[in-house]
Amino acid sequence: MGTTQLESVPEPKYWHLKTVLSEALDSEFTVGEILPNERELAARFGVARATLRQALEQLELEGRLQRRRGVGTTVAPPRMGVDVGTERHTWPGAPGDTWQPVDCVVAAPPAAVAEALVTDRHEPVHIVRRSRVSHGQPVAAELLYVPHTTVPDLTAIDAPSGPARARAVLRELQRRELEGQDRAVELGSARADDAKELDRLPGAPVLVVTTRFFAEGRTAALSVATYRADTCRLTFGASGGVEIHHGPERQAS
Amino acid sequence: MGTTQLESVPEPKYWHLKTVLSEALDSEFTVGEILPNERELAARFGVARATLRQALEQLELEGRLQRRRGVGTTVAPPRMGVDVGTERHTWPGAPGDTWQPVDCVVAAPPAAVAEALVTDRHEPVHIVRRSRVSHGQPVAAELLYVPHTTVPDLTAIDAPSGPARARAVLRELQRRELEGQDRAVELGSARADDAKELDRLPGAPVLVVTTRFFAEGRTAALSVATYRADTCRLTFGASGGVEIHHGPERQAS
DNA sequence: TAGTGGTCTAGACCACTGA
DNA sequence: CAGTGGTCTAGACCACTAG
Repeated sequence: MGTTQLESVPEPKYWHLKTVLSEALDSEFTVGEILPNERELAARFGVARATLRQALEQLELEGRLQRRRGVGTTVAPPRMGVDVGTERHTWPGAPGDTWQPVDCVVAAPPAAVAEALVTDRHEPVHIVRRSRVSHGQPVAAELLYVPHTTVPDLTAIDAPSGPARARAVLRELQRRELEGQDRAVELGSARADDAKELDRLPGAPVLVVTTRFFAEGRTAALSVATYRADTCRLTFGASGGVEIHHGPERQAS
Repeated sequence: MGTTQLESVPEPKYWHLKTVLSEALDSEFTVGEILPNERELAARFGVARATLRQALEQLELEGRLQRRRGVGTTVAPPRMGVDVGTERHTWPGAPGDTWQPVDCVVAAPPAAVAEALVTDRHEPVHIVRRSRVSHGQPVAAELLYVPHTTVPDLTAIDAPSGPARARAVLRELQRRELEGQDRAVELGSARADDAKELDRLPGAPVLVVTTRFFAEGRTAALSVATYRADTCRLTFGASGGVEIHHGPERQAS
């Protein structure tokens, strides 16, 4: 038989669809432009809406699209580079820090955090909430855990809560000598509170950056920062002092 | 009316489902254990299979579950820490490098790579393929782009392709003086070839680590490494020389 | 060959946005 | 209010794995 073996492994429709859409985005659309709605696109490509959505989800995951309920689907600008450089071995809150203190409470940390801090479970710690804004939009939310062995409970001294209290804890941190730090990056999904702060739906993919700060031979603080995975590219500053030419900056729609 | 406002913002079923399953995983299952199949789980929770799958997808994204077609859904071990330390400013292929050379060809790089290399488009470069194995399973696939301005075309000299040729290019790299490097991490989805090497389906979430190597005032090489996002936690070695106590290692099922 | 997860359909209703 | 994306259903068939 002269049957040429085309598509011996037929790719899924949504995968092919994603490729077609991706090429269309490159050639026929500009950043910020709004796409036809999902029902129309599905009809145009002759697939069910669920199948089309599978393709759109992938493209959103890759930072090519941005979807907002009640509004529509728009072409996303290139991901912005967000510096999480390892060169600056400084405490959170040091001069030049790009984080904004939001709040601070004293509470028992999650089990995983307690383990990393070596602190006994149920032992309350400072929990400082901070947020980070870049190019005019929120990109990350952070929870900073500081055990009382590092910074004693100052509930009675300072403001009961809010940014002022957060700043007070950060100020105390600066007085310790930082001996080193430790970073890890992994994929996660946004908890409800983080999602709200990041202007995303719960479960949205995020890059979780966990930083351990060491002082006095112990883990003196633990930072868990969640970055929007769709809009952010985490950059680790150039090592070696070479000056780098960066690509075009993110531009407004 | 004495109506207490419960669930003023009712959470989606799949979200609640994910929470329930997550807790069940913590308390009633052990690593490697196989879950009931999707149809049964859906029936047990009284939801459609698609809804259940939405919850499972989230849990898989978070590295809690592992699903394999034809086999079933199993409880995943904790993510393994994979070192991508920034301290070692060395060329790829230097002693201690954990990557395995797989292949090497000479071809025109993708547009995005050509831009980063400043090389003219259509200008062929060495493309070295390498893979990385940790704890007995593949965790990452890498494409290393080396322009001919860094390492001249040695097609005529060495083996036509294969690991030997890859090693030859890496050897040549060592002879240059490395001036610095530059890293970025972002979320991506596995291309078909990478997916195959990582034993995942195309489109699986991956962490893309892009490294630029600088020498002679230029970008002398570019590495694009894709790590399995479900099983890997990228770690950046401790800064400051503090010795760290790590958690329990990944264990076989 | 039986059983699993992966893909796909054609609907329905809901939550949210902006005019 | 109309229109958008988000959730959910109850099916169907396919691709793969292992006994």
